[in-house]
Amino acid sequence: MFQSRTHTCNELRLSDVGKTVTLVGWYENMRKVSKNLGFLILRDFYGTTQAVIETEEMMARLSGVNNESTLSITGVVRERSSKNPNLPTGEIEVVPTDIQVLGRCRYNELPFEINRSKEADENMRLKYRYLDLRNPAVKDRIILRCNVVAELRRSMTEHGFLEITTPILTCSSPEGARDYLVPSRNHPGKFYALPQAPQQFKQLLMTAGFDRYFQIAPCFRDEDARADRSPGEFYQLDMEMAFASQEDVFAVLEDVLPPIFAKYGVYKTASSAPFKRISYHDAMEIYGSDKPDLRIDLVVQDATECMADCGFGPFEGQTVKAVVFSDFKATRKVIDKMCADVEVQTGNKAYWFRLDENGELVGGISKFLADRKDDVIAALSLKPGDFVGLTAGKKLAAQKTAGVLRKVLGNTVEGHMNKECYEFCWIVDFPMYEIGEESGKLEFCHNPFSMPQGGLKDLEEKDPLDIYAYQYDLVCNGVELSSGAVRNHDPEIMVKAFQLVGLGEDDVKAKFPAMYNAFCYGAPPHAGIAPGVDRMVMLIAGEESIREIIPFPMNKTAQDVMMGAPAEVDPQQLKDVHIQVVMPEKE
RNA sequence: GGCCCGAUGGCUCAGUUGGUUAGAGCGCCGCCCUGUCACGGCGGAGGUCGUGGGUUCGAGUCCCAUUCGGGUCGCCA
Repeated sequence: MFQSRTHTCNELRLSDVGKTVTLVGWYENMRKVSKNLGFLILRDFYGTTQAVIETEEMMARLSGVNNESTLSITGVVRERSSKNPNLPTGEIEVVPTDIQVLGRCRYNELPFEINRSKEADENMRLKYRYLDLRNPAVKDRIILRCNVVAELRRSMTEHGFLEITTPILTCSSPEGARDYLVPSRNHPGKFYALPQAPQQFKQLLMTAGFDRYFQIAPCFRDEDARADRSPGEFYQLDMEMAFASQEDVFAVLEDVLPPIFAKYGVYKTASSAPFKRISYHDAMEIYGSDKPDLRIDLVVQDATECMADCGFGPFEGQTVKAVVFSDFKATRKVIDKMCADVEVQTGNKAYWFRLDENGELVGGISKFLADRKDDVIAALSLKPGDFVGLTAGKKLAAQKTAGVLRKVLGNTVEGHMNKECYEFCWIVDFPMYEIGEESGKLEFCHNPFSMPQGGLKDLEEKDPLDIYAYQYDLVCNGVELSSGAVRNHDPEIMVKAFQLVGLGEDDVKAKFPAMYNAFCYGAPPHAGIAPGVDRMVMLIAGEESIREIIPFPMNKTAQDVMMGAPAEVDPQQLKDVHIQVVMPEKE
């Protein structure tokens, strides 16, 4: 048996000098300065402590012991003759009287160096995640996540919300993303689905009379990954409030989130309540995005009129959008790089020209504008030294490309972005309906169960394309944290809303039977939202990749290379659940 | 599924117009070093350049195909 530690590796100070202690941890390395003098670094969860090896006997104990083995070191605390002010334990060292190897590391070469694991190949890190996590810089992200989640729980509970868990094995939902299916042993041919979100359950909780619900909820969606989107599974701070309006939901998160972001974030300030509210229409028009980064003080302007018939081919008959950047100081090389970045990110080209210090239009497409110089300057309110980035296409494409250009400009060129803060905003007034690009027919824009603004009356009287939903997004620094909505709790309005897209009461009942039935028994008006926990932690940690803040992430193709998931299973297991595998034909 | 980028010792990368024996840093192994702390010094091992084909007198380098990885678009109510 090994002797329990008396202290952690981040605990001993000058005041402990003279004590006999036992430390346990990982053998990080040894700086060997002679045959019988070496400095051994022992690392545990809490920190590191130096042990000085100065006898032949102790040196012999470590002979053949590889780095990253676990050790127990018993010895006497001594004041260092040369102290290290950069370490909490830098004033002392332990002089061992006994060293035991607790768990031998059998390899003298690791897949990567622990303290440089962040530089290693992604799949290598994931395969050896237990080694990657030994790196304090990696481990600290997970600790940060724990702290944030604990604070969210505490704060939500203080705001009167009850944490209630909802089923993991549930029904496939006909709307939304692809489901993960789970075959049923007792019911041949039938499947459970893992929830894409606890959406229906939380609405049923409201109908059941719970007033304020929340949950750190696992959500499962079989969709492809992105840098900020983990494939397969993720967590939401899911919440719902009965007898509540949009503003009631806003007030809770405006109270809960900023203190946590400011306390744990890489940036120490966060916007305070109330967050800026921007309509979806304005967001697209002014920022070219429904998730604008408000730290950038650039806006998108319309340049369709002043560019009309200028003779530049790509603008012919298109909507043209402009982003004006004052006091522009960047080289041609940087401009070209930015235009290339925009094209990579959007598939659309970006164009540019400048109004130089002498008031001349120069560079880029300026030669096409010679005949209309004054009009352009007036239309875009240009001043000498301004850079103008341009995009063109159908209205939405031009807007979105300009939005990306705005972001690239703000991030690349100094002067129009204050990075060091968290800027929250609400995007509100999403359209209820749109004309589907493929079908050409009226479709729901977002969640069909959002309450339409104006209720039954507007559904009956207004042009459906002019109806907005009580549907909102929470955005922080250009990252969409969440969608939420005031729910449609009135079966009559629900049926009417579905009728407009050509669906009947039967369709509503068939798709969401429990919810529809429940709402027929007296439902409270209710509203909610579900900010993504992973994305919040990512923002707080200042990480670019979502994998950095997940303890055991999957790779881009939704594989766990450490555990080997997904994997084939024993034929008997398939038989038990009445499943036959049909492999796709190879081309 | 489309597009972009990448793959060279254990790790991170360099490798010029196609030209002798493919280099560096870190790590690893050995020796030296009595106060290191990114310890230092000397020496050493370790590479079928992702895979398959092609062009060429000659390919890490050029071409085609393919696999894997990252990013992105589609997708994510």
